[in-house]
This record gives sequence, structure tokens and C-alpha cells, in this order.
Amino acid sequence: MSREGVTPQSEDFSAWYNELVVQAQLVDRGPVRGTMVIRPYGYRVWELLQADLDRRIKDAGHDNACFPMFIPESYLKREAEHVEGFSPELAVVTHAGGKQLEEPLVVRPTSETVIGEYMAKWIDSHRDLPLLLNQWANVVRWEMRPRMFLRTTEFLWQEGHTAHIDEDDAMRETMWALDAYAGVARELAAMPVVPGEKTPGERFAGAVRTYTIEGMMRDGRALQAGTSHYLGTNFAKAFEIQYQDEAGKLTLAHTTSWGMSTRMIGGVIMTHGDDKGLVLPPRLAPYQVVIVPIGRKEQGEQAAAEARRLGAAIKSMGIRVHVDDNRPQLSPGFKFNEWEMRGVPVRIELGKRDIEGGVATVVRRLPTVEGQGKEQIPLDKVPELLPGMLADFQSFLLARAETFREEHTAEVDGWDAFGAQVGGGWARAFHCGRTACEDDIKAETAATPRVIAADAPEETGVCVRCGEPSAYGKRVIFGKAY
RNA sequence: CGGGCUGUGGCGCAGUUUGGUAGCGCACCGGCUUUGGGUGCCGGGGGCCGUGGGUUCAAAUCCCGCCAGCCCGACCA
Repeated sequence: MSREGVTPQSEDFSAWYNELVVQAQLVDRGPVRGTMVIRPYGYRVWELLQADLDRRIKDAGHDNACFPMFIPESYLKREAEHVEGFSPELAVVTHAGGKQLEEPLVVRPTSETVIGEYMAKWIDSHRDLPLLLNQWANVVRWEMRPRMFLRTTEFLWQEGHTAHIDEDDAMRETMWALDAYAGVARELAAMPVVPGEKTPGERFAGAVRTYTIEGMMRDGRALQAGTSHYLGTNFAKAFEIQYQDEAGKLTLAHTTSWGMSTRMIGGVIMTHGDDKGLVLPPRLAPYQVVIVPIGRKEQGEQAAAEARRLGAAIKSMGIRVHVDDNRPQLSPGFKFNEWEMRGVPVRIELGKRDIEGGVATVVRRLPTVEGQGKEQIPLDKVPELLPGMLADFQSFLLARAETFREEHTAEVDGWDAFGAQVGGGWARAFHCGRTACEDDIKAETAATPRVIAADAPEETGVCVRCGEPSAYGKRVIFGKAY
């Protein structure tokens, strides 16, 4: 840790990100290429996301379960598109117990197949539906170009798997999950995502319809932060997930699957971070407030004691607070920079001057109002003022990200304008709907269709690339993606 | 898989061209210093120089192979 700070975003966004995730102590590099060790500070962020999403999942009637990570290779092969989509990135176990296995085992890249097998076993009658399952698990996908949180060989996620009596019910479920993800993104991550459908070319392998929430990062690129699929009867056919309907007839169930992963953390970093480092939304911050006592010897001890007292009062307000009183070898300046780099929303400085004046020096990670910097607040008023301050900070981040996205999104109709727009943001454009045309666009501009926004107005036009009549009945958001 | 770069104390690097007892900064340990935006000073500990072979009296340094990592590209739900 000899460096001071990280490469500025403006200079090299990618370097900024790579350095920051390590220096902020969110992760460390794993021993195997593409793997990551999630350190306590990073894992706490995940736990906070997890707690909220898990509550939403359970409130909507789903039950958690856990399926094995080893899947017989033959399972994957039962759904043609599914196996084709995944085979390049599978990790396969061929040897175990000191000998070659009769049938190779795939380390799960996702669990549609195993869960499908058991759904078939557990479902007999229409009375068994809907079957609403969820699991929190790790999955493995052998990626060519891994990046911490965004695309790692192994990652943590939640995968919901449900079976329904018909398309209507399954679609309600699909949209429920999408809405839950949008809620988590907006309310916890302060990330203003665009929910909507993916084009056929971007669809999940084996899905009938794929939905996504897309967020814009501070370099103008898009991040898929959660995804929900209506699988139709594709997996039901492959795994014989069927039920007897009221008339006694055997009928295929309609299934869904939906997932949100540790990738969301990467989204938080790239949505709010700046040249000084991380900026964590209070609802996801392991430490919402850090108190730095200032002084040495007796004076330092007095400040530390006062800091601990204040910390206890703040904690009793239900706020996650940390008192940095155990590192006398570090100067206050160092600590200020470090906690800013690690994204703590509010810092409280407590030294001789403060204590004599009966105040604390309170500093936000970002000025929520122009020109607002440090402020002195009477010590006994600090705990009661903090909840409001944190809530304001949370909504400030969401509003700021929303403004940023609007400023970097434009309606585009000409091909030249399209190329310019996707250079640093999103283009809302008409598209013919042909996958081959999407491929051309990608080859020429590196941009891909990200989402057909659910709330986009109904309109038609001609394809921005080939001039054919537009598909989808609305514009499509294009951008470069992670 | 292709192109480029890099492997030297925990981290970041110099030393390699021209072979000759392995160095610096940060971190760490001990001590001192009146810690408000990356304190200053003194004294310490720590390194099969990625790996295997070759050349040589002698290799971090020269030669050949291999491995790993990073960046760019192809690829990616």
C-alpha cells in the first residue's frame, strides 16, 4: 500500500476500477485466474444487499432451498439452446475419488437443469403450483476476461426458479422479480436502472423472453444488474415438469428464473465512485459513519473516549458506526483520505478544539449542496441529526446518478449521430429487430441493444442501421456494455 | 487463441544493456516527536531474484524451454 490514492477516473476508468476494488479492501485477487476473495468490507455490502432482497423474495411467498453444485453433464444437454449457450464456459469435473468418473460433472453455471429435474419430481397436480423456489449460491462460468465483481469465474448470486400453471401466472412472476430488482437497485444501491425486455439476440439461452435492469456507469457504459426470464415450457419439456389439471389432463408447467449477483456491487462502485475512491450509498455502507479522534497522549485518549461515547450514542440510533481509535501510528490526514477512499458517507472528526467547544466536526463524503463542506454540530445533537443526513445523502446519490444518465442519453436517428452517442453514453434508436443487424452494429460501434425500456413511448420509425421498418413498437436503448 | 508488457522482502519498483557478496520507497517491529488533509527523526527484522535446464571460475543479469499475471483483441446471459 505504497500508493496514495488511485488512478483518476478521467485518466483510465478501467485502471481506476481495478485499483480501487483492491485498495478499498473490498476484494483481493484469488489464487485461480478470474477468482476473487471477497474481504469482510466487501462481503458486508453483499450481506446488506442480500438481506433486503431475501426479505422481498420471502415476502412474495418464495422459499429458500439449496441444490448441489455438481450437475450431471447429461442434464445440461437436455435443453438444446441452454447447453449451446453455456458449453464454452463450463468447468467440468472428470476425475474424483482417485479415478475417472463415468459421467463428467459440470460445476453449475446456473441451476435450471437440476432444479427442473426436482420440480418434475415434486409436481403432480395443479394444486402443487405455483412452486416458488429460490437459492443463494455460488456459480462458476469460465470467462475469458474476468473483472472483479463484474465478470468473475466464480460469483455469488441468488437464483429464483418457479413453476406455474400457465403463461399469465409465469409472466406475472417474471415481472415481479424484475420489479424487485429495480427496487433493490434504486432504493439500496441508489442506481437508477431502466427495466425492460432484451432483444432476441441478447436473450438467455433457453428463455422465451428475457428482462433486464440496466444501469449506466460513470463512463457511459451499461451494466445489466439483474435479469428475469420467462422460460415458457422449454425446460418443462426437457425435464417433464407437468401437472394434472382440473380436468385430469397432463399439462406442461410454465417456468421462470431470475438472478441478481455480486455484480451489483460493481455497479455501485461505477455508478457513484469518483477520483477520491468509493462512494457508498448509506444503505449499503458497512460503516455509515466513521469517527476519527484526533490528538496524542492524554489528549488523544480524551478524544478517543469522547469518540467512543459519541459512537455508542450513534449506534443506539441504529446507525452502523466505526470509531477509528486503535491506530495511533496513523495521522488524521491519512485516515481522512483512507475513509474517503473506502466510501464512508459521513466522517466525524473529534479533537481538542471540538471537545472544548462541545461540538463535532461532521463531513459528508460529497457535498450534497454546492459549497457545503465541514460543519460543526453540537455533540449532543449529532446522533439525532445523522439519520436525516444519511437519508438525504442516499437520495442525493440517486438523483445525481439519474441526472448523469439523462445527460448521457439521447434520442438518435442518423447513423453518424448513433456512433457518436454510443461513444460516451446511450442512444435511444429504432431497430429492425434482426440479430444479424445487431451484429453489424456491434462490429462497427461496439454497442449492443441493452434494453427495450418498459416505459418507452409507443412509436415506430426506421432502423438506425439498415433503414428497415422498426420492430418492437418503440425505441431500443443501445450502448457499450460491461 | 493472436498481439504487447511484466515476474526481484507484504506492496510498488531499481539493478539486467556491460556477469563479480541484492538495493530503494512504503508497510512491519522498537524508541522518540503536542497527529486538525496522506507527521518527522533514530534504530531494527525480513528476499530458493516466477520455474526448469544450459553457458561460465562465477548468473537476478547471457542463451533455450516452461509457467503465471496484466493490458488490447476475439468471446461473454
